[in-house]
Amino acid sequence: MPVIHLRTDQPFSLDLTLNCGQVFRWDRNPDGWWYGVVGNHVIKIRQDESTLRFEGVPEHFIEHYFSLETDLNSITQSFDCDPHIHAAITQCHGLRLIRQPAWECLVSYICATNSNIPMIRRRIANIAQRFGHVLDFESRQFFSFPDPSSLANTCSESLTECKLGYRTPYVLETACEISDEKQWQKYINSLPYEKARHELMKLQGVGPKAADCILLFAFQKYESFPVDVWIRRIINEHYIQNQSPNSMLTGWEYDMIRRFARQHFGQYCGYAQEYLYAARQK
DNA sequence: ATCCAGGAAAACG
DNA sequence: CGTTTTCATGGA
Repeated sequence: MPVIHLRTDQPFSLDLTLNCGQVFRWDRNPDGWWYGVVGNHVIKIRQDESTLRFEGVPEHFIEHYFSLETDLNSITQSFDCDPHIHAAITQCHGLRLIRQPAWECLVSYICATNSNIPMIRRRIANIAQRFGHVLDFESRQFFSFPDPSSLANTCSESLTECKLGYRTPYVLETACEISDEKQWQKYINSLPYEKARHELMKLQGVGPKAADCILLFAFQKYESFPVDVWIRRIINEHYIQNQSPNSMLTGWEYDMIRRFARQHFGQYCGYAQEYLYAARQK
């Protein structure tokens, strides 16, 4: 079985990275093995201290997907600028942002509005099982995530079986809008952050929060700072005290928070966001 | 039952 | 124009 030995200057935590809520298609067995589908590959992987054992894809695929070549120490150091973020960095040592397939990430965050993480996971699993193709692995069946055209050519009724609720027409319309997945990904990738964000928000069901998550998790726009109810709470509690934490998150307040974060944490504020989010349950 | 969850579109004033 | 209401789903 292929193995990657992590260097001492290469911090990485598989559990934190796959558990922090950025991705919805990985499951951890009680024995420590993670199983996930990325593109058309089933990946099996586990970590024992500085050793990664894996199956399903070549080594360079793992290194790219988990951004193992990224100098994480210098990134966390760049925003380690106050006691609260410092505690989060310490608690979540080894957390990395991964490189998700963009189309699947887009659908995931359209499905994420007003939902909790287990529900998002179930919706994405439903879509893959209903519209993807079978991937056999260790005598189990996994499912790839379907192309835009596979969803565009279906009717609203069969998508309804996936329990997306009011998000069904959003996913359907976005699937119709994006005919060529690769070309779309290339186009968004070529744009600077603000322009790419504006472009994503033209899609049905994609607002500021979804756009920022997609740019952060699929396009490595690290200056993106998604603001959800948790991040808003954390920012209000530790950084900006002048909002009433019970009222609705207005567009004005969203912009206010993300601009503060960009200014306070710097060009990797999106990474800082994920550390704040991951440290929230502890 | 009521409230909430990695919100956004539509209706309203 | 900014602000409030509605939307479908399931867990706590």
